[in-house]
Amino acid sequence: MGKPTVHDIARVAGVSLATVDRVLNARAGVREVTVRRVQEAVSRLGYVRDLSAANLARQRRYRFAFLLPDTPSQFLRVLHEAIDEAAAGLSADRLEIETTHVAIGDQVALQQAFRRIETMGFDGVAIMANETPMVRDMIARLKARGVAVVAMITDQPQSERDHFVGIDNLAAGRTAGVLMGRFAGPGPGKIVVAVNTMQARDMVDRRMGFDEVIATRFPGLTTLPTIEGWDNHQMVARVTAQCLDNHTGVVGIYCAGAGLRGITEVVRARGLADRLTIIGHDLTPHAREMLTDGVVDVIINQNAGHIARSAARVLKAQCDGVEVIASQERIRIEIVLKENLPQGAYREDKT
Amino acid sequence: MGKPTVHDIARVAGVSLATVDRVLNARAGVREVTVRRVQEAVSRLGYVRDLSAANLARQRRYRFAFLLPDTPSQFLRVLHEAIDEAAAGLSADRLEIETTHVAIGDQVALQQAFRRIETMGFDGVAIMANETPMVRDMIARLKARGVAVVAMITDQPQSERDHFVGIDNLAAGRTAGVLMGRFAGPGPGKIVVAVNTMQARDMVDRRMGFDEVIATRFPGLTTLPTIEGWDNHQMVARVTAQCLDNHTGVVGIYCAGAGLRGITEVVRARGLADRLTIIGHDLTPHAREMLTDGVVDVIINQNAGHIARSAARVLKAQCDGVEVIASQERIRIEIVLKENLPQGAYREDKT
DNA sequence: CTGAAAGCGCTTACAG
DNA sequence: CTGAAAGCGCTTACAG
Repeated sequence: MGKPTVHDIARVAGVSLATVDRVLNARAGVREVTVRRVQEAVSRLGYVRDLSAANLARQRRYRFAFLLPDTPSQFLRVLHEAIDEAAAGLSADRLEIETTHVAIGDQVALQQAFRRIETMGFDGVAIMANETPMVRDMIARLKARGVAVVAMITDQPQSERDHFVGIDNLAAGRTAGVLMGRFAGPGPGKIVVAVNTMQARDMVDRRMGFDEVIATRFPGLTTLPTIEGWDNHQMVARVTAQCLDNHTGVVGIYCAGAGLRGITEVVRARGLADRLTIIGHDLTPHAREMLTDGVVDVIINQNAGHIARSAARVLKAQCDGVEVIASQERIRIEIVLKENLPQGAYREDKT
Repeated sequence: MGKPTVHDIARVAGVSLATVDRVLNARAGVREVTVRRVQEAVSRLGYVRDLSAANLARQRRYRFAFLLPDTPSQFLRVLHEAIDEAAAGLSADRLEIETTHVAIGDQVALQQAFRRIETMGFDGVAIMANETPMVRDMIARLKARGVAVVAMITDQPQSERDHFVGIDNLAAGRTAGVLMGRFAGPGPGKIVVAVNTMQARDMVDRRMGFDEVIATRFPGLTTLPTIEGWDNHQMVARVTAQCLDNHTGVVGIYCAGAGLRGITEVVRARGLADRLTIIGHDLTPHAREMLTDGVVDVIINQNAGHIARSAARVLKAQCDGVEVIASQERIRIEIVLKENLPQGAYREDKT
């Protein structure tokens, strides 16, 4: 009556449970005829196996490592929390997630972290790191050992990673460009652009997308040379201040990387919040506050919760040898204004 | 060594498995002392029960009914597909979802559908319907029988529904207002506003939010009296055309309900796509196309996939007596431009 | 190449 | 009020 089980298959095919299991799991050592008999029963009865019962029986656990840079940015804190939250939610599915922070740019430490993952026998790894030959090699080693690998936030396009969980930064830059053009008016005017470092592909992509749109669609606006902030608020604040001193007619600031705090400080101190259009990335607590206060006009966001859960789901699917539903795993480029700011989405105090 | 199981609890508490189970599931008929002994063992060992093993043992299935209007809009087709997709993904968790379409506005048919759900013994129901006293009563009946109930897309605030899965339409209207104000320029200019019917609360909320922002922040713009389109493209097209004939200086159109197709037809026929800012709701295939072609400037979207999955998750949590993670179940007001249009997110052909 | 039996972590009649 | 035993759907040694 109910859904067919292995017992039904065994009965119909006239074999034992063990044999059914062998065929179902494509294990060797079954005669061709027997395999066929079982497969026929399977398709005749429309059998579909119960993965969670299977996982229970084999005591399957999925051990995933998440490798993050130790950037002291709020976004990384938000991401880390999102990963912990995802881990808590998925522990019922026997997923175990361990998060490791590695000093940014420290290739030796990063390589050690990879080695550790390799020896500890993790089933999957999610990596957020800049592209380097070392990272590429380590990914290749992991893949050779059958470990599932996804790149997170920053893609590793040259590597053998199974999947990329993150946004298209060129498109994100274009999106910022259109909104800047529309919000800051037709001009004439100058736009300040700040990034962490032009050595990161994400930043280069965002800047390219942004410039392309401004140049082709908003001829009244010009973008100034890139400010590099190196994840340092004070440095960003200082250079932004200089930039505002040196240029008249600035109408907007695009903060493509971390360091938004430095920019908002300068803008507030000079009382320019109403006159400038400010667009930043990533919905951190500080960004939320600035949006609410009307200092920042737009935040382009990559949803940390979605990224964490998607990475975990994709790794699990890879381990199970199952296809992911692509449309469900696509990370969107979210546009956040004060008006559509998700209420309390950053942190739910559980009290 | 590994995680503690019921066997460990039984051993430590010095009772049988059956008794452990009784205490764990808060069933009656256990002496106070025994209960305490078991509970102590539980907290001492840090036991946390394996829900999927429990569900396997009790052969638990979750049967949910989704009740949708039979509006012939593309959005409803998208939603229905999203529900089917969610159902497929969740069948591994023993969720079974049945979707029923009911003729919109037909209170008798709707009541029959409710009655059927009641007698068929569903575990949960997700409802998308206009607020009426009948709906409120039927929800109360279902709740009295212990059925989990969520309102979807359209809230039923006066009812006993457990949860609302959808967006804040007032905020959505405000979001549309800000974007219209920024995109259509400071004015002077007039804005056409179209809805399905002002009898639906969603539409009233969107219109209110929109007007509020335009009135207070963009004094150069004025909104024209509402056009009602009754989910009918031709009617929308006709009335929009009239409206454009009667008014000079129209700079934008806000389509708060279905019928975007009627508007885009008129706008294209008159070659006004470049001159007008057009903002609509819901990322249907047609909306995607218009966004890509540059006819529509902004789509405010409520993600059908998120809504379907969230509704299912919330219903399941309700059945399990488990808290949901609020931040994870909040449906966002998505802003979609041509630039951040998710690639192929609407439909993945599996070929 | 194949099968009988025990077990994964939990629940459910049935006895007592 | 409590326990021994069987079972959910699947997998895993161990025999043969």
